Amino acid sequence: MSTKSVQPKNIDTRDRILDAAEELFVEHGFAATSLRAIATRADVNLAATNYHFGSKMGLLGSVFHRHIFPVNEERLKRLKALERSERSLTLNEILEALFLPLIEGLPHERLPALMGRIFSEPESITKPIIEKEFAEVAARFQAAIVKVLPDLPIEILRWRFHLMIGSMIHMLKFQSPIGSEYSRDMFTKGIEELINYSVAGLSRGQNLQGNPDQQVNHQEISK
Amino acid sequence: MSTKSVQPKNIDTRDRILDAAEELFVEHGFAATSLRAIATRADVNLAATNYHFGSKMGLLGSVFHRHIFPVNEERLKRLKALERSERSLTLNEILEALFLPLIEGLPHERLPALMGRIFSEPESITKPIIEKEFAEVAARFQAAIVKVLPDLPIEILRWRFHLMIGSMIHMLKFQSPIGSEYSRDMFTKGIEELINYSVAGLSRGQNLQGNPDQQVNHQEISK
DNA sequence: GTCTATACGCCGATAGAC
DNA sequence: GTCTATCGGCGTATAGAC
Repeated sequence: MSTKSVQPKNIDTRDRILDAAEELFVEHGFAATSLRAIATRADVNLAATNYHFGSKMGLLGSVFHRHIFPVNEERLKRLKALERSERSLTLNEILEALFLPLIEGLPHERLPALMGRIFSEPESITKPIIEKEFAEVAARFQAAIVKVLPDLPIEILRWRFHLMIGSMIHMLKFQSPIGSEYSRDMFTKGIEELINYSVAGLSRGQNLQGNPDQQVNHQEISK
Repeated sequence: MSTKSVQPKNIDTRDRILDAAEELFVEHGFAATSLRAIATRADVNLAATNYHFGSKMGLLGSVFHRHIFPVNEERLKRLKALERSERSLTLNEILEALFLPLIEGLPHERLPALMGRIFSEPESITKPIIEKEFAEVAARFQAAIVKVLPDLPIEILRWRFHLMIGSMIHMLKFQSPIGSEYSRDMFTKGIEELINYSVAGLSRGQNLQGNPDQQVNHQEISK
């Protein structure tokens, strides 16, 4: 109780650095953002960033983790709730569990832009972060999607999942289509449209199970 | 005829810089690639890059333009050929005109990765380049797509076009889905899958005209 | 016209004083 | 926990060699 009390000064410094770094990373990207610019905006000494986070990469990891972790928890929670129902799921509800936590359950307002930017960085930067933060989410959702599209060859499904992630990243990066103004409603509409678009793309040529109001598209799978 | 002869030394230097820059930009991104690393790999003096291209941004523009220009010419050529036919086009043939030039007609083998990387850079870098290289292609193809999806509200179509571009960028960036090895065949398969996926996503809920073998998906447009 | 040497003010990181 | 001083490397610009 005595020596373990919180040090408000430290916590303040840490959070000010995280806030400043987040804004600058989103705007200019990781490599083009200097620790000096971050320190100036956060009104802390240059060396403080290195003391608290070890390196610029460590800072990026902390910036990202603080917002994405609760979203990924919510995603898994929703998927597990669906799977507990023991009926066969629809593609639509799986994708809602994946994408709606980006706008529901109070995610930080800067998370979408931050995700869009970080996923766009070179692989050397994204790889360790994505493996740490998304390994479980990606594996579980991909497995759930395989179950509702049992006739789709796995190599086709891999491509389609990949294409869906690309749509998501691009959508998060801009949060409104080119030529339109950003608004909270516009972004919500975009998430809905991302779900619709992904359902159509993933299920093309497949008979969707367990969803009587979704009709079938009988086109051949490829070629 | 006399003084206008080519200077091989100059041309060699310019091209060596372009080749070296291209490889390093793809691997590490724009901001993380130093002019010193480029000059070293190209075996030229540091200042040569500035002499030939004015700045690092100028170099990026030249690197990109030399490969994307012929591809965009081919795209427009194919679209114009389709439009000259004076029948109503299918979404599928429009998207083939847009995406097949990435694998047909001998585009440079490093173009896909280069496109994927450049489109992923922060907006301050991509904006002038995209406006210069893609303004006409984007406008013409979007107009062609509007024509074959006349009942789709324009704000929905904008979102879907945006989502399609995101899929393309992500696909070009990795050229094989996560967990698969790259091969030329794999990439070709990916372009085909991109076309299929985009046709399904763009036309969701719409009656496709002029394409009797494509069936209709009667789901509501959104929600 | 083509290229080189050099210099300026930034950068990320760190060692050590307080 | 914070700060100053300092390191080698960075993008860019330019003066002048050839």
